[in-house]
Amino acid sequence: MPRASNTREQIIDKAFQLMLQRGINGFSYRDISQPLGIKNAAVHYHFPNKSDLVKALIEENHQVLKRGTAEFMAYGGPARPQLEGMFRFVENQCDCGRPICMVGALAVDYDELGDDIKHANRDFMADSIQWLTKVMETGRERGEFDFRGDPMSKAATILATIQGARQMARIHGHDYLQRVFAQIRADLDIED
Amino acid sequence: MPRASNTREQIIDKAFQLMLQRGINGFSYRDISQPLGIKNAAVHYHFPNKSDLVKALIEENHQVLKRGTAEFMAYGGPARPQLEGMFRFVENQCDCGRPICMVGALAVDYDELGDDIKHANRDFMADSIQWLTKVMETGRERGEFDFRGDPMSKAATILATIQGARQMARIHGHDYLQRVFAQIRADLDIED
DNA sequence: GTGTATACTTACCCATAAGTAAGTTAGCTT
DNA sequence: AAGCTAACTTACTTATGGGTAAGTATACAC
Repeated sequence: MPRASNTREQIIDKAFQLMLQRGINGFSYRDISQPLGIKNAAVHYHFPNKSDLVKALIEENHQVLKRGTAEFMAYGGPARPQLEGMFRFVENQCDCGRPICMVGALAVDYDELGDDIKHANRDFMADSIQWLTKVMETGRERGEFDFRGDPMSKAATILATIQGARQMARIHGHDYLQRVFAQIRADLDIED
Repeated sequence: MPRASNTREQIIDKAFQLMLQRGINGFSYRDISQPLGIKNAAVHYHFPNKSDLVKALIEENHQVLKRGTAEFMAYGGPARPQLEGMFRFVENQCDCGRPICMVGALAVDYDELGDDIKHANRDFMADSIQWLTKVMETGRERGEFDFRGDPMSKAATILATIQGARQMARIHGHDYLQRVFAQIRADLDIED
């Protein structure tokens, strides 16, 4: 076997997609190994147990998010393009066969998760809120957004909205997402 | 065995709770039978397969919702108490050990569901949107609410928000829900 | 008091899932 | 060329989960 194989990455890629399609309990080692043309034990070689895999997936999620959001998450610029960047990112994720986000994928089975996974997940969420709070503050200061309430509550609410909309869109069709984005804009007093 | 046993109801009660705690894939027949002190096969007797059970649970969900929302879902009255009624209902559900709603419980495994389940779920969602749209219309007409955009988009967005907030609250703590409710009120220009 | 339906239990089967131990092969090192 | 190691495969084990077939107990009808 060649020294530098990309099997590990392939496993993560596949598992990542499965995770965001079906949740943590919705896929098996076989669902990963078979399409890759490898054996179950190969997956176990790289990730001894499922908890290791999920930890790697949360890490992967962080990476994907960083890559996909680098430009619009840069602090300092105007707020509007940052918000729109997030909208595009979410839409793109859905189009790439990832209808639910990591938080959602874990939420259903939250009670059974290990503490390290819980922490990683919680941290990720806290990061998101912090970033969006900043965007809300900037938007208000610059006069780009007009909204009521404090920026953090507004940020937390918008994140919840997007979170929920992703799930609803799965049931009610893709344009549910568009409709919700439009309403979020309206609530911020931005014309479409 | 006595003619009129309530085993069937007990099964539904237990399964309902498990479903809204862990999602459709997150519990087994054993999780139902054992705490009730009956055998797996007894569950199969009442619900031959899991699909039958889930269908019954969706029905149950409809009933619970109808019972729990009867007064505030009555059309015709002022909008504000109807909205608040929904908030209380959601909070109450969470407090009763049902951290996720039916839509969320099914969303993760949505692709694997049978068509009848999908339809039941979609119908339920459509009903909710329709009701909340009416509330939004009423609220605007009566001058109770002040919001931008059309009532249906606003309704769809609020439902998504609540949906997402329930999940987030599980990770970030119960007061996340309160915070989001407060923001929804603010977005409708109602004082807390 | 003999059927018959209801509401189960006992005792299975089969598929799948996570996980493991031991063997195998390719390439790198020395 | 010999040996080591990374990256697997083969061949299991154990547990669980959905599901079924056949038997059993109870109540009611007649």
